[in-house]
Amino acid sequence: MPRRSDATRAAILAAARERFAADGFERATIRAIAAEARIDPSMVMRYYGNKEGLFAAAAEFHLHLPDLGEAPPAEVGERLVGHFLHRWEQDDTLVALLRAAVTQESAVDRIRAIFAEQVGPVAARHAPDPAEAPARAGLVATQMLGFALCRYVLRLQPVVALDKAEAAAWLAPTIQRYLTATVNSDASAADRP
Amino acid sequence: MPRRSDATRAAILAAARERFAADGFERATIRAIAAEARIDPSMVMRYYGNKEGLFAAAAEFHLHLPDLGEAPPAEVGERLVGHFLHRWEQDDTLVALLRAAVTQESAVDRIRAIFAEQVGPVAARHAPDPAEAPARAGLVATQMLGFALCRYVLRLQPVVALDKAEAAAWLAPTIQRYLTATVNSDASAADRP
DNA sequence: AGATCAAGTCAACGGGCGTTGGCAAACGGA
DNA sequence: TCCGTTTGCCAACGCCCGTTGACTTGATCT
Repeated sequence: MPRRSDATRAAILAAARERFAADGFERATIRAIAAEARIDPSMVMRYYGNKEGLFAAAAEFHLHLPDLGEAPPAEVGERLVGHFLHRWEQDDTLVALLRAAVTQESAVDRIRAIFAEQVGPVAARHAPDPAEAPARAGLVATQMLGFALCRYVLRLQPVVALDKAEAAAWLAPTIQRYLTATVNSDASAADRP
Repeated sequence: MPRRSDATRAAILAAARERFAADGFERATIRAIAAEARIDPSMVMRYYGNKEGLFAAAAEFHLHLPDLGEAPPAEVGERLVGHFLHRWEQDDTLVALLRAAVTQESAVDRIRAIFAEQVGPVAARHAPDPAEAPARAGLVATQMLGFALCRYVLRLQPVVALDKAEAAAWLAPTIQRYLTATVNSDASAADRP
């Protein structure tokens, strides 16, 4: 059942995501978030309890990974990378999460959960041995989060300069290999046609 | 010429690195750093001016990359990854830098400089076209910083569980490809024997 | 021995923060 | 229309932070 204050709640959440993404957890003040949402700081407390609770609500995030079951096995890396890039250019929640994770344990937990619950199954489906899924999802995380870090947080100029297609072309073989390559074989076999 | 206060200065710097690495820039308080160094907070101000100056001093960092000019071209990725892993397990300055970079522009500048000045030349030496060096150094950054982020900051369990040799085996082909692969050829050609 | 200066201690400041509780207005069911 | 509830605003609290300046101690040199 809708409440009269739903618009306010949404405005707070939107402002919170923006400030958390831009400034990180501690620099993003409740006062600044409230100002951006054009409401009083005390409203934030009323609706979300405290700053931690607000962050938890603002950091709700789903990757919405597509079902890759029917994709050609050789294209899984490419599709996954494309989806990642698209997903976090349209929504700065993940950047907020990344910025906050550096000091906020709850943000770390969230990221952990995202990779375990959302990337893990993809890895389980495409890895030669499903038992390796967590390790493979972890490797995927190192590359995808590293790219996001350099592009959206550190804004390293050469990484920002890449367009989406170039970036995907560089990263796809890496992800493909992390997902599917056999450990004791030629590490790059998976990249081959 | 050595000053009588050199021991104190060094103690402050060591404590600062520890606190910055563990807590990030804003959570690491001058008071906590001073307590760890067993001196008065005002000494920090006397010797380093302000918190920003202390951080700048604590974040002095060199990768000490080995000269890879004589290494077999096919092993450059492997050696580089090995050196990276070794380098930042022995010194938490880079973790401090990474944690602080999320909110501190000066930390971002430092990281930018490290990759431009220290990794760039390596890329210039091994890339097919030296003009691509910045882009290639940037790609190397996405993978190496992403790995450090997941392992030392987020502590993603599967990434922490990898030992150095396993990690190097996974990352080396990626770095090798980012440094040497030709853009419009088979992306994984560089990995081949 | 006394003068000089570096090294270290102490108490306090101003400011910004998260958070609280009281009070006014707007709404909605009876 | 009246009354309870929701929504919003305001002022303030207590806390901790970076930073300051005045003061004491101790080493060094003539």
